[in-house]
Amino acid sequence: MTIGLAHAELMAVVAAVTSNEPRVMTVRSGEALPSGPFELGHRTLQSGLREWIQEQTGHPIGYLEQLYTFADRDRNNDIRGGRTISISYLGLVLEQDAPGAGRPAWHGWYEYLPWEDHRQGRPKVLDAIIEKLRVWADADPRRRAERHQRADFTFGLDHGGWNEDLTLQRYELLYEAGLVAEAGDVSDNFGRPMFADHRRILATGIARLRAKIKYRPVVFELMPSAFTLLQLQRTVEALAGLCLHKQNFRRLIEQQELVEETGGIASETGGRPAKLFRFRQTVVEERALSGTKLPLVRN
Amino acid sequence: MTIGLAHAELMAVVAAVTSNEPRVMTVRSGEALPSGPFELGHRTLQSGLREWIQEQTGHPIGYLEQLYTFADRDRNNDIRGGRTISISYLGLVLEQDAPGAGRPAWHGWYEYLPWEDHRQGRPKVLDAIIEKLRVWADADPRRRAERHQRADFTFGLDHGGWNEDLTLQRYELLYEAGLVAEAGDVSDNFGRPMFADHRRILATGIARLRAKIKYRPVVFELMPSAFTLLQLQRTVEALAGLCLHKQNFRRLIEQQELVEETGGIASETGGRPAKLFRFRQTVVEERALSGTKLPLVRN
DNA sequence: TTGAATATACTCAAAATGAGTATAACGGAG
DNA sequence: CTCCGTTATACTCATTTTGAGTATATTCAA
Repeated sequence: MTIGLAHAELMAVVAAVTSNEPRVMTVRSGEALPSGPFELGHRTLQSGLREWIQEQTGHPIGYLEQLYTFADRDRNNDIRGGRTISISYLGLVLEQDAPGAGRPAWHGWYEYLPWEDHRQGRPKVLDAIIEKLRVWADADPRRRAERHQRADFTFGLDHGGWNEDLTLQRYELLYEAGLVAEAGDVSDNFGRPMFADHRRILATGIARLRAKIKYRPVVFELMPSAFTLLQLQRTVEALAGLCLHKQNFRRLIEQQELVEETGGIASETGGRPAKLFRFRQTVVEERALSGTKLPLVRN
Repeated sequence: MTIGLAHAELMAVVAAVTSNEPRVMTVRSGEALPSGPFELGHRTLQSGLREWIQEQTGHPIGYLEQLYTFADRDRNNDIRGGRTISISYLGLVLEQDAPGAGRPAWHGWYEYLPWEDHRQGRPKVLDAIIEKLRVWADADPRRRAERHQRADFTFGLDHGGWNEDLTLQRYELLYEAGLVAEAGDVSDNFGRPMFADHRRILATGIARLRAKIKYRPVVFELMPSAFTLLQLQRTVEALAGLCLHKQNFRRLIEQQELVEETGGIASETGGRPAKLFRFRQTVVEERALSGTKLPLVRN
């Protein structure tokens, strides 16, 4: 019984947006996220993961950021001697034709979390979910009020309305309420399940990405080199699971000077041709962080 | 040579603000952050760390959030068989009198990163730093422009001015430029060094906290149960290393309904007595995330 | 009684946001 | 060719949110 020894595993939520649909890279026919052991040969966690994904899927990863590290005991019932530590990452790529064997399978992420897509209005599945959550809340007289409040908040039933950033909180609530298959022996469940806690990690990645697009120009990692403003908007909408106000969206993008015209024009828009834009690389460094929300005093 | 086996280590940046000075909990007379192995007996990473800190310092930790996981090979020149994975956390506490042995030593965090405190205006040490950075930038003719631009940006010499959130980027730049003792054999160095990469982790924690206070009500974890608005402001200022506009600060706090009056009054203010406030616990759940920055469309 | 020091209330212009209206430019149906 | 559906793009306008002050109120202590 060695103290402090553990198995280290790397795992990735690799996202792309193709035809306005957000997708995640999976293995085992959509049942698991790509993962693999952290090996001695790896220089860093990041480079280890890069190699791994590259080898497993043939896809080069552009953007890669650490998500979270898990090691709950009840999570991994480890048959081997030590514990397993899972270090998860969020990667952003342009989905391409898989070279060679074409191993990576891309699945729309709303297949796993169907209640998260509000682009066509409130999804119908929410009615059933709310229904079950009510039953669950009422089942414990002691915690009834608290449970109702939590359900109302995370699923946007109170004043605040739907908050797209609460993806993880929603999944965790469903898990606790026994409404997802991963929670064990449940009769009712929503969305396609995944292996172990992979769906939870997917939810973590989505939540992180939804929050991040608001203050960092990461969407561009998912865009081709030239794009129209509507394409950009559709991509953001796909990620956020919401519809945006077109005129205000372009105002926002333009005033922040995130893009510049390429000079080209896209004519296959179905209407008036649109100007093509490219991301202004310079802002990555300069606008690294959004403006402060603190009431500063100038000296 | 077992594949995927590693030593797991837990490490914490535990912060408190006492007499308007942000402090960090240290061991080894201020040279290291508290840390310890992740043991088989621990249920989760968090609970493992909680036990560990509690035992090592006698301090109970309220708020604890994961920071980052490191495992660079060149970072830990590991003498033992495997690699070491360091999982770091950020903790927030009210500094109290240490019970018993009083092991924890608190050190002001600007002792380690003196260029980060702009509350008394621009710190003088910055002049010397900029000077050395210029020399470093010029030393490589090929990367000169890029280095200058990076230095100007992270240290606020260009249009954008000082950005308090770039704490980690600044430390990393100084490290690369060989201006901190941890970078090896350097002649010039700034701030008090720490063991291994602990100062880098401290910078990571500060950066995270500075960013977080802007969109999540975490400051209250550092406040006593009742406080005046100025005390709250001074705490935020201590963390951000900046001075804030008093009237606008209270407007911000009040309009967000983060606090409510206790009814009490603090008379030892040195001037007109101030009303005491308490944090409104309800907002933790309800205002879990800030308002969206996306131009939504209502359906 | 007068300051020094802080608390708290208000003002006011500038900027950012939410929600539209108006007009332009394409392709295809008739 | 003309009208229509569809998308692009330019502007408008009221409301909110900021940034930066001014004005007043209370306290203690010299």
